[in-house]
Parts: sequence; C-alpha cells; structure tokens
Amino acid sequence: MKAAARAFAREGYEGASVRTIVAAADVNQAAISYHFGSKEGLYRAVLQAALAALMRDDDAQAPAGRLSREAALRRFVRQQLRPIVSGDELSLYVRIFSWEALRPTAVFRKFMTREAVPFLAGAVALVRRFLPARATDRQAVVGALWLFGQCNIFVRNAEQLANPPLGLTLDERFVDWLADTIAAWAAGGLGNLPAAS
Amino acid sequence: MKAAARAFAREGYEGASVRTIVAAADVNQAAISYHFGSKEGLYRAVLQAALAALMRDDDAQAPAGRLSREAALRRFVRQQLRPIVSGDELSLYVRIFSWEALRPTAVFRKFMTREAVPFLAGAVALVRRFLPARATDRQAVVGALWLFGQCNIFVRNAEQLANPPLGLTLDERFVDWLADTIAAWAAGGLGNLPAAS
DNA sequence: GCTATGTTCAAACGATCGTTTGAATTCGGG
DNA sequence: CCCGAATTCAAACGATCGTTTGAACATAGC
Repeated sequence: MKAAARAFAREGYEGASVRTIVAAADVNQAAISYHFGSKEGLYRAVLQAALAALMRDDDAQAPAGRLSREAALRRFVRQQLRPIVSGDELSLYVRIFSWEALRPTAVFRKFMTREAVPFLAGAVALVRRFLPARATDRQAVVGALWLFGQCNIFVRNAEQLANPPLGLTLDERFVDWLADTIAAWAAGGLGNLPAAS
Repeated sequence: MKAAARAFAREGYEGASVRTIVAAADVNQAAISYHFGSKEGLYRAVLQAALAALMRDDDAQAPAGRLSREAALRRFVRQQLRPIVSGDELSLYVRIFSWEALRPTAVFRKFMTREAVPFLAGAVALVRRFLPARATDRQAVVGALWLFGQCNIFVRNAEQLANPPLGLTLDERFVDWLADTIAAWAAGGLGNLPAAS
C-alpha cells in the first residue's frame, strides 16, 4: 500500500500501473486482485488511509486554539506548506488529492460531499478571527478557500519553482520564510472588505 | 486541434487518446502522425496555441498601465477568474496548465524555461506597485505567485464549488464580487512584510 | 490524359494495460 | 503426518494504446 500511495501520488490513478506497483512492492501481480479485488479497490484503500491521515493531521493542529490569531495563521500556513519539503506520506496524500481535484473519481466524490465541510471548518474558523464581525458566511468560506489557494500554489508547483528559470532552493529555511510572508500578507488582507457588493 | 485541446484539458496528456480525438474531430487516425508527427507533436501545437492565447490575453490587459494600482489589481484578478464563467478555449488552456503542474511533460518544461519569466512579469510588476520599496526580487516573484494562487484555486475547483455541499452559483455576479473581495484582500496584505527573516 | 505530389484511409503492428487462470506453495488444526 | 484453506506465483487473455503501412484518392502542372 505504501508503494501504491507513492505510485498514485506520482502518476495519478490512471497513470499508475499495477505492474509498477507490484514491482516496487516486490509482490506478485495477481496479489492486487486477490487482496483488494481490483486496482480500484486498492485505490479506495489508499484513499481511506489518506483521509484518515489528513484528519489526524487536522486534529494535531486543532490545539492551536490558545494561540493568537496571527500565530495560529502562521501555523496553519506552515502546515499547509509542509509537503514542499517533507517526503513523508502526507505529501503523497496531498498530491493524490491534487489529482482528484483535476479528475475526480467516483470514490472521491462521495468522500468529499461528506468530508469537505468539516475539512474546511478549521480554516473557516481561523479566517473568521480576522474578518470584521459583519462578514457573511460566504465571505468566510471564500476566505478559507482563498487561504488554501495561497499555500497550495507553492505546493503544487514546487517542482517547477525548484527548476529553471526560477530555480528556488526549497529547503526548510525557505519554507519557513515563505510561511512568514504568506501569513503576514493574508493577515493584512483579511481586515479589508471590498466596497459594498 | 480544438478537439485535441478539449481532450487534453479533460483528461490530461496521457489520459487523452488519439482515437478519441480523431473521433471527435471526425478525421482519420493516421492524420495525426502525418500532420503533427506524433501525439506529442499535436500536444506541442496545442500548447503553443494555449500560450499564445494566454499571452494575447495578457496583452489585452497591458494598457492597464494608466490605472491606479488598485484598479489594475482588480482587473488582473477579474481576468484570472474569467475561466470560471466563460466556457471558451481559455478555460481549456488553464486546465491543461493544471495538468502540467501535476505531471509536467518534457514539451512543457522547455516551454516554461523560456516563457515563464515573461509570463510572470506582468504580475510581478503589478505586485511591485504594492510592495514597500525595500522588497527583494524574490519577494516580488513570490508575491506574483501568491496572487496567481489566490485566483487559481477558485478556477481549478470551480466545478466542485458549484456542486454540493457548497453549491455556490458561479455566475457573472458572483465572479465580480469574488474579484472585488480577492483584490481587496490582496491589496491589503501586500503592504505588510513579515518581521526580519 | 498523365504524372507527381500532398493527403486520407482502413488495417495491422508491437507494446502495455488490468484481470484471470490454474498450478505451486505455505501453513494451521485434527 | 495429512488434509484443506489461504496465499503466491508465472503465464496468458483480451482490450487499448501510439504508430506504421501501403493502397486509394485528390489535385495542380505539363
């Protein structure tokens, strides 16, 4: 399943072949069909593990309630940027979700209609601490997505940022600096609301 | 080529098959090899058209030089959000670039090493009008990417935002409002710089 | 009318895909 | 020790992929 997560993250569901997975895991090809029923069954198992890990990760960042809103925001952003440098399973899972954003599988759609709101809830609450009291619910949700977007573009394009012509060195120091920058910009912006829509 | 752009946008380079493209275009299969050399040649042609269209789009917004920085920012953001409502070729091209962010093709890499900087230049210049004078080049580039990210997440996930559980109605009115909101937030944020890194 | 060139076409090729098959192997319980 | 269920294995199957082939067709120039 680790090999499968790596393959699905790297090449997507369709792009990853059962043969490369079983070769990486050093097991027989028919073992997939035997244990998971099919390639789709294997993917479902990986998705379940991914969602469980990401929710667990959400819990880990929950006790940020005692932090100031600026510190909580900085922590949230840094957490979002983690996959840029960390080679752990979480990066794989984030990447799998990126594939799903582009070409959702049936399995994933059902996942999201159930889990999207609780998954966003943390970011919405965080954004609300910065928004004026008069902000609408829709503004808070949009603000949460806005926050995700600011972080996500660096995660998704990490590889391209590291290569020419930009050639950024994506080490821990850079990511820390990036988190500081994004957090400062986001905090500064959320206080503003556009003129009456 | 229109059929190819649609197919590549919908299913990615690997996912799109020559057979479905030629079926949609109602031409013979071998015509691809004959006119474009290969599937990759066809994709290269589509990428060139996409980049040309996006740059042309950039030019259209170039005369924004006379606008105030706030108005120019609002215009840039609104331009970025266009694919949400317009079903035109531009949406396809943005989606093709999303695929490339996840799994860059060799063709695309060469494109980007040549074209990324001029493509970013407009956004960098725009961001610079908001940054303090002491801002570094790296901060300006990161700011441009940051700006792209804020818009892009709504474009990429437009379909999911329109569906449950959020169920936003993505009409012109909403996109105008969204552009106002993002522009206001971005403008408010860029003035801030984090404490010394 | 004939030829040369550009283009389209149906068919086939080799490679890779996910899955199935049936025998070989492993392993715990009577 | 042995039987039976669980698991692994190499091999093959049918489908689909991108590409190639060689004949058929179109058309402009002489």
